[in-house]
Amino acid sequence: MNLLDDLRWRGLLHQVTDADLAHKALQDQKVTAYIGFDPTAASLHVGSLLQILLLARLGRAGHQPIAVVGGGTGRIGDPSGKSAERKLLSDADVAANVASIHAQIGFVLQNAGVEAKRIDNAEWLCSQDLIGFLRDIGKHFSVNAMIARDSVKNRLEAREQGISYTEFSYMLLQAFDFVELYRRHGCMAQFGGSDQWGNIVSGIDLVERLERRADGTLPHGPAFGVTVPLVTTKSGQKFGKTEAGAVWLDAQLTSPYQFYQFWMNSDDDDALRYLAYFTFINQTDFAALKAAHLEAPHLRQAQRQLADEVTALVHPMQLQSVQAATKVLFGGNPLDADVTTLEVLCGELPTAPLPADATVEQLLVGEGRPFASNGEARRAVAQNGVTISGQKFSGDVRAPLPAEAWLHGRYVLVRKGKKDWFLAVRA
RNA sequence: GGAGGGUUGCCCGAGUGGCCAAUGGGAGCAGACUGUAAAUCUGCCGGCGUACGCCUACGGUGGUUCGAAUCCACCACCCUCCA
Repeated sequence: MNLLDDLRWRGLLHQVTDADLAHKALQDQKVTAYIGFDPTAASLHVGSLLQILLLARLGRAGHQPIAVVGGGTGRIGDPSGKSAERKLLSDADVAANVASIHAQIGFVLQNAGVEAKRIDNAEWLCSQDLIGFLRDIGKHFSVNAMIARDSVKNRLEAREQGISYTEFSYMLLQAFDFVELYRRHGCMAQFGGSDQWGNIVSGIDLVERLERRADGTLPHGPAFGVTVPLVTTKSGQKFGKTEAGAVWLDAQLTSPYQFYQFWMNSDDDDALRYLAYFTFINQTDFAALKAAHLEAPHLRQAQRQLADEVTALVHPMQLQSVQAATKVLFGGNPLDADVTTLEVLCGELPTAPLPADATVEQLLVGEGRPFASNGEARRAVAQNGVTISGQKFSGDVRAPLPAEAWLHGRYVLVRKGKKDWFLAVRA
């Protein structure tokens, strides 16, 4: 199946600069295409996974993907989709972020069985000379057109938030990236999120202006661009946010267990959409799973497969232990858990040490524990919302913890409400 | 520089001398239903105490008063209009 058609049935096709051209190129030749990533943090979050998977889809379809991490543009700041001027990151921070994001993208792609080129645009941007850039590149940009761009217009119209010359220049840099990639790697396509449309179009224009030869041909053929939609939840919320904040790809920031649970907790409708967005499931299997899911939604087959597949891409080493933990917590009686499983849970759940003679209050309340204050804990107990090692707790929180709460003499498993877990380990 | 309006709990927003830990909505938490879903319904939702209660809070600092989120003065910040 043509990549474009594949994206279409998944709901991943937002806009294409020239659908016929793109379809034909992706059909007839090995297309080199790139996607840019901003090094604004040391880790990407689940939202960026869509872009990483797009690279993987390109690779799997036999094309050559390039992941460009913007070590150069990251020092400037992309105004697209931003309502306010951004604080500049230090060069050292940008460089560190580039390195870790490169590694992160490489790891996920490797798990998807795809080899992508990884490039930092600092390679050519940071050595540009100002006069040359203004003469050769700047001359091709009309300020009249630039200020009409949404990303710039929004900022000009917002009285409180202007836009600095620095960010205003951003689109020139990204357009120039496309030209450099075209020249150096024969890269003829740029993919990206829908907010990148303006930047992508600028890049294609610049390739046309700089690379079109006297005989009217282009060395690597005409360039094109494809954008994917912004992912939202069913209720229109921003995707990838939980009460606890963003869901990161870095295991230090979002534990593999939390990561798995994030997908497990998807709304029924969302789970199906995300399955198409974030996995490589084919159309036939998707249709079958969808039918099964609609037939018996309580089995959560769609959520489970989604969580399994995405976790396999991002945290393949931890997948098994996370599945085991999930099975213990949501499958059967935690009392049956053996020591090995509890040790696994220890690595996946929030934990805190607890002395052997502790009271229930000491178990439940404090930094890193289920409740922030004694009153809160008492309230939850009164509402029948606290389970300690499989037993609903209803006594006095100031009393000492009963001996039978200690699993294997070492662990106390606390459940707050339906799905918030906590594990205390004997100090 | 002048005139006026505002600043309330996580957020929005009522409240103009005692009945105010402060109406209401949202968020959050728990419970019921169910399926680790959504919707709905119920309860909780500053801290400490099992409860009567105590403490801390309505931008800041002082003051008036038996008593202030509410009145007065000064300060800070925000907004609108006029120059």
